[in-house]
Amino acid sequence: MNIGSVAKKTGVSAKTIRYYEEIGLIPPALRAENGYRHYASNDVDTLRFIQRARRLGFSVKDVGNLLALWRDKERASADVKAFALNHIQEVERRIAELQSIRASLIHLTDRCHGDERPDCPILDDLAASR
Amino acid sequence: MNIGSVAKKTGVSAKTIRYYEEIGLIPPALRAENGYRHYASNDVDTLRFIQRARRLGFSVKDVGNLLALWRDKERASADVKAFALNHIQEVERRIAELQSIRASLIHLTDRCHGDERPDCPILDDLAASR
DNA sequence: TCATAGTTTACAGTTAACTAGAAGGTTTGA
DNA sequence: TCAAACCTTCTAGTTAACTGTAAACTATGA
Repeated sequence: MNIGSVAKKTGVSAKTIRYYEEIGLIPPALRAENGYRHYASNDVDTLRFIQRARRLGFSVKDVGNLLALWRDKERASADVKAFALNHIQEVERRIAELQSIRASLIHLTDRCHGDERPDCPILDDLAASR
Repeated sequence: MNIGSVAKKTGVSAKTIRYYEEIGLIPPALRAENGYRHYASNDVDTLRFIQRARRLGFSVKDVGNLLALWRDKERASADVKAFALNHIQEVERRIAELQSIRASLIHLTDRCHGDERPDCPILDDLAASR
């Protein structure tokens, strides 16, 4: 399978597949006689794995660790779970921060008339000396 | 007031103040005879305004728009409110996305024993063909 | 007086994760 | 046969918002 077919099958662009190879996220592909990379179906599996993990918000570095866990048939499921739970916590931290931002903004907007008059507590508060 | 004092008062580093000037977020500072930038208290106000808006997740570009609204004494408060509400929606979109990611991850981790055995649905699902 | 600290400009680097473009070789199908 | 669609490598650019570094000038205080 050439890189283009793999790209189609996995939703990861050829450009990105080469990039993943370059940074060592996936091992160098085997080459055909013409120099083209060629791939087997387990390479497709790997790239799908990567794609899913990326969509779940894991960084490329995280994905590298997940791949290592995936490939290691001996590791305890507890290791994998710990990793995922950690990531959940990270996601929850981000949610909490955004929610606090949201609360502040709602507080501000609630107090603004939102009519043709110019006075507006949103800007007043942003400008407040404390 | 020199740039260093302003940096201390506002929590915006001297480097960043110069950067804001360079990108046109704030107007070029007046210069003393020695070439040093010097600032008045309303410059401090402006930088505090910027700092607060940045902390509320507004992009630097957004902050530019907010500053324009702030400076325009004629604009309707409705304009400001609309802008803020828009940003709230954006924040809510990001929260929703993170929550969906969180739900998927929790679903995965719930089904993993998390013990010394190697089998783990987290990785199985990431690897699943569909 | 001189060390230390503050300021200036200009240019380059950082981070993450790609993406674009150029120049060239290979394959496929009409 | 020849155009198009692939593939290759290499280099550089993108985005956002700064941050670092160097070389040089200025100010402050003991």
